[in-house]
Amino acid sequence: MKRATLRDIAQSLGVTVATVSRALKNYPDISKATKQTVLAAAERLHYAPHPMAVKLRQQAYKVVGVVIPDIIHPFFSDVISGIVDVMEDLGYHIILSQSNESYEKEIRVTQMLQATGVDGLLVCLSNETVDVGHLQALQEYDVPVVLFDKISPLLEASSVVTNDFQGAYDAVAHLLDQGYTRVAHIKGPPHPENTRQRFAGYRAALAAYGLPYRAEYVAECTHVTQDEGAFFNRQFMALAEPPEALFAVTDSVAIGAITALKEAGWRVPQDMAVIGFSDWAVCRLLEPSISSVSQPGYDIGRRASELLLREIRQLREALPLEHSQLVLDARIQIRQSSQRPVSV
Amino acid sequence: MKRATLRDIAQSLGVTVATVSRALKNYPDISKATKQTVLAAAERLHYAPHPMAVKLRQQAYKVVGVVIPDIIHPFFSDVISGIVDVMEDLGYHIILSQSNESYEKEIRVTQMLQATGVDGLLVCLSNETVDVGHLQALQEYDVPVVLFDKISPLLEASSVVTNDFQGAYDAVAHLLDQGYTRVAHIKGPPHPENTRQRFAGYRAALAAYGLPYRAEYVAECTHVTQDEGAFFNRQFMALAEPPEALFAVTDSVAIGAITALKEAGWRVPQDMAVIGFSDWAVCRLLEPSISSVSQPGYDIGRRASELLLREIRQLREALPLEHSQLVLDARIQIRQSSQRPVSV
DNA sequence: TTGGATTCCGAAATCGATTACGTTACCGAT
DNA sequence: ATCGGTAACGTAATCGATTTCGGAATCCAA
Repeated sequence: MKRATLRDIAQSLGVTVATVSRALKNYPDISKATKQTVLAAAERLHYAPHPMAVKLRQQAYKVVGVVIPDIIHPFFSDVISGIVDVMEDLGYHIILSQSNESYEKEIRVTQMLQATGVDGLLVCLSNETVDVGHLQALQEYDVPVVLFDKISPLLEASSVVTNDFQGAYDAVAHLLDQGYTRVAHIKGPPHPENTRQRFAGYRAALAAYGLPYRAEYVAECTHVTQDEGAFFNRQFMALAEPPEALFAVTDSVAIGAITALKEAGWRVPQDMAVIGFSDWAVCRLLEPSISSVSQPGYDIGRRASELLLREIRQLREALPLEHSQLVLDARIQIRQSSQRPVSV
Repeated sequence: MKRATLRDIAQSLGVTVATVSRALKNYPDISKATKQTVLAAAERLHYAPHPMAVKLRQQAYKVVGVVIPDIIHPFFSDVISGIVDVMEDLGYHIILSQSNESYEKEIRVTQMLQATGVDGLLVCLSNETVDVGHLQALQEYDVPVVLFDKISPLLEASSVVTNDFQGAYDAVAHLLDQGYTRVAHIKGPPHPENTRQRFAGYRAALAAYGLPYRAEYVAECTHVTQDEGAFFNRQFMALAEPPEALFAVTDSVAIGAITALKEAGWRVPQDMAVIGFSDWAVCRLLEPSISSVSQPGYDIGRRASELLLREIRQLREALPLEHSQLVLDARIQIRQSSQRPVSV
């Protein structure tokens, strides 16, 4: 069965496509009578406007691209869910791509999305990404870009992030408040702004509590995996004066660190307190339950979508583009793994 | 900055758009000289074909729609990842929608996808869905549909599913092999084919081992949540002769069931053995680690995509449509929660 | 010099919908 | 009778790329 077109309706009624089009779109200069017959014919033929023809004519696609490092990540699932919920309500569609944390792939998929024709782009940069020329190219062709989670100061664009600094500060302060003085940190790779912020929050908390920064208590992982968490925590545990508490840059690193502790017969939190970042669902289920810093993934998706839609609208109405930098609060979720036993 | 069009190139060279188009697409009847100048001009102006114009002309959109109940589900993340990997390689894009397990929303999003113009649809039905008229409508307009995971026998279409029957059978057989005789089952809602199959596998295993089916050992949940798992397991635990082992329709139900056991001071697996279904990542991390049946989510996504692409191709070449029903093996992952202690 | 075959490119239709502009017919007013 | 006005619809351009058809120019052979 073929799709019905305006011409099909027009021919079946002996009018022109222009009349049909105007009747369907409620133009004032069409008589009530013909409007009725056109509507009836459209109904009868199951007419639906051909999307590509409309998009070509209007130069508006109602499609936004989403680029994330990795779909199989609970945090990004939350973000995507927020994006979809906002966009679907306004009739926008989502095209999903993943960069697999590769700078090259990120360039490839953004170019593909540009070629495909999107009204805008929501991007979470890969860990490898430093240069943002591929995104500036989009902007030059009037395709707005909104960054979220992993952003870059090099790109003039709206962005939505968690307050990683404050979250990290709160997490470390929570440890220090309980009297711990030797607090270690397993940090992420140096490029993404958010892991830098978490590291900065760690240092700021130490400083605020008058504690020295000790380089031997800081390790830097590259792939941010459980294995790395276990590996680096074993190094901490082997120190002459091992740390009493650990702030891990992500939950997977925290879980790996706890695995290493358990294997060596250390108890959590008695022998080492641990707090992670992201607040995955597993944190509540594990034993001990893992303290973590929750990121508002769903809200990040929603807010980023709203910013993007605003810029798309501004662009269409030839208004000046307004960029916004949103920073959403992170909240520490205190559970067993970071609670110092009361008696000493 | 405006996008460059064929006309821009043509005017800058004093030729017509037809020549430019043919030069760019390597038609044989264009001289080497003009081909060179055209290619150079295209490069210089950063020409990229206008996607909507091409799609309108060719009536092929290189976009497929994906409809799933819930994006925030590790299994679906795996599936999506598989879909994206296959589709991206062939230049296809994914439009993602979620039905939130609502029949109404499923209809809405499929109609939106049809209106948007997709070459095909990959659908996992919602738990509520019984009637499939909205998908048949797509097929009538030559938009192929491939079902995965939650399928319906009412729709004549290709499908890819896990072998839920065999997975369930293996799980229960694994329990029975260890000498358990009182094995309970918390089943899912009655509509989706896969939870029916899991129930059927449970019954078949009982029958194969010469054990009676006891209705008091079977409960049916509606939302398939942890809470329901806990709730129904408490009912089992309160029986005069409580079951020794439990096969839960999903991991979340299994986790809920274990929570109920722990709260009541029962030990797992000593007082009740538990095995789930889906093999979430958490199963390995929990204590005790949870046995489960792994579903090949990534492969399901890949295979479903390949089937859909085949049907799109067959449709374009006016070949007869061939449907395939793929059933991928499920493997039981035996961990602590289902291992009967050796001594009695 | 002429016929035919090639080579290379332009003209124009097409995909389907939208819309600026023009046209017809009919109205009442002068 | 002529004019202005308006309701209602048709004409045709447009969005950008593709493709069929055909035409001009060139070349070779007779």
